[in-house]
Amino acid sequence: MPSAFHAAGSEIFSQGSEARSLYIVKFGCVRIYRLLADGRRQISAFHLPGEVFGFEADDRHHFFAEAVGATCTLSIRVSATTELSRELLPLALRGLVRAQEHLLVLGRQNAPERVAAFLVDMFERQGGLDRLELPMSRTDIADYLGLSLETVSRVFTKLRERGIIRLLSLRTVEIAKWRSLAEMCE
Amino acid sequence: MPSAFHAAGSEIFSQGSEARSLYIVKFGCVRIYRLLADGRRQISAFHLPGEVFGFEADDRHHFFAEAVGATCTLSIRVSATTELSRELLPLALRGLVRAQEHLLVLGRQNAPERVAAFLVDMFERQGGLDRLELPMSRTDIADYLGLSLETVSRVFTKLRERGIIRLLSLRTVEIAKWRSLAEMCE
DNA sequence: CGTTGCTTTGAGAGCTCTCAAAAGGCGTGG
DNA sequence: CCACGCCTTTTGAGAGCTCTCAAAGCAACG
Repeated sequence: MPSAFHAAGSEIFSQGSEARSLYIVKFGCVRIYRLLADGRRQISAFHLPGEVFGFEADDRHHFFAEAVGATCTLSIRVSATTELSRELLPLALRGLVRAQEHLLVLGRQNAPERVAAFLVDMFERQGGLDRLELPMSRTDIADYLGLSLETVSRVFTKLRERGIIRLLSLRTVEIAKWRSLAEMCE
Repeated sequence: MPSAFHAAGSEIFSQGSEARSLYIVKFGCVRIYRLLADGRRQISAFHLPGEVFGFEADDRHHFFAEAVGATCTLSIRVSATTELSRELLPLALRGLVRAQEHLLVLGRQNAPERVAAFLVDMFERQGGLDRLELPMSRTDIADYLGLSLETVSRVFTKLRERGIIRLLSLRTVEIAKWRSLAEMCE
C-alpha cells in the first residue's frame, strides 16, 4: 500500500482526473470540495485519520481533494473485480448517510445551529475528548457550512460569550456546556 | 419481488424503523427526507421510475420515505451475504455523488440558481423531453432546495416572465431557453 | 356552486453577506 | 529576545436576499 505525504494545501486529486484508487487518512485532515465557475466553494466533507475517501461513481473524480494541514495518506488500488466490494459498500453507505444528514444542516438550519452541528460532529469523531484541535481554518469551516467566514467567526464569539465553549487558542476548542450545544442541533 | 402500491402522501418507511429491503420505483415518485424537532423538513432526494432507494448504513432507516403521488414500488430483500453487493456499490456511489453535488446547491447557490439546478436535473432525468410534468408540490420543491415555498413560487414566476420557462399548467413546465437555464447553474 | 388545498403576490422584518478595518498569532530575521 | 511582516481572525456597519405573515387567486372535486 503506497503511502504519500501531502503538504498543507496541496492537491491529492482534482475534479475530472482519473479515479484509480481509494485513500485512507493516516494523519492530518483532508477536505473534499467542489467549485462553482465564479469560485464559490462547497466542502462536502472533512476526512480525519482512519477514514476512507475517494469514492466515485465512475472512473473520473467529481470532486477535489486537498490536504488541510500536513497529511499522510495510504492509497489502495481498487479494480472493479476486486474482492473488496463487499467491504466497500458499508463505507460508501456510511458516506451517503453522512452527506444526506449534512443536507439537512445546509438546507434547514441557521448559522448557530450549523456551527453547533459541526462542533458536535467533530467532537464525536475525535473520540469524545473534551478538548478539540481543529485542523481547518474558519474559511474552511465556512465553506463546509455554507456560511461566510465572518459569520462563522461571529458565532464562535457568541458561543464563547455564552459560556458554551472555551477557546484555548484560535483552533483549540473545549466544550463547557455539552448539553447546550447538543440542544442547538435539535 | 413483492410489489406495493402507495397512495399519495403515504409512508413507505420511517426513520428509526428496521431497514430490511431496497426499493425500486415502478411508477410515481418518492421523497426521502429528514425532520428537525420543530418540524423543519429537508428532502434529500426525489426518486423517479427505475431508481433504487432505501440504502442505509446499518439496519435502521435514518430517513423517511413517502409517496409523492400515487406510486408503485418493488421491494428487494437484501441480506449482507447476498451476491448483490457488487451491483449495489455502483448505485450507492451514484447516490453519494448526487448527494454531494446537492450540497453545493444548498450551501453556495442562491434561490434562482437552486431552482434552475432543480429543473435541469429533473429534465435530464426524465429523458430530455422538452415538457416536464412535476409530480411534487411547490412545498416539496422548497424543502428539497432549502427555500420557502413562497420563494420557489416567486422564482418560477420570474423565470416565466423572463421567457426562460413556460407553465402549461401549475406543474407542467416547458423549457423555452435551455441555454439560459443551464447558465444559471454555472 | 361551495369547499378545500395549492399557488401566487404583497409588505415588512430579520438573518446573513459584503466591504472594510482593526486585532491577534506566528515565523523569520535582525 | 524583540521587531517586522504576513496571514488568520475578529469586529463593525450597511446592504440585500430570503423569510414570515397575510390575503387573494385558482383549480379540482363533490
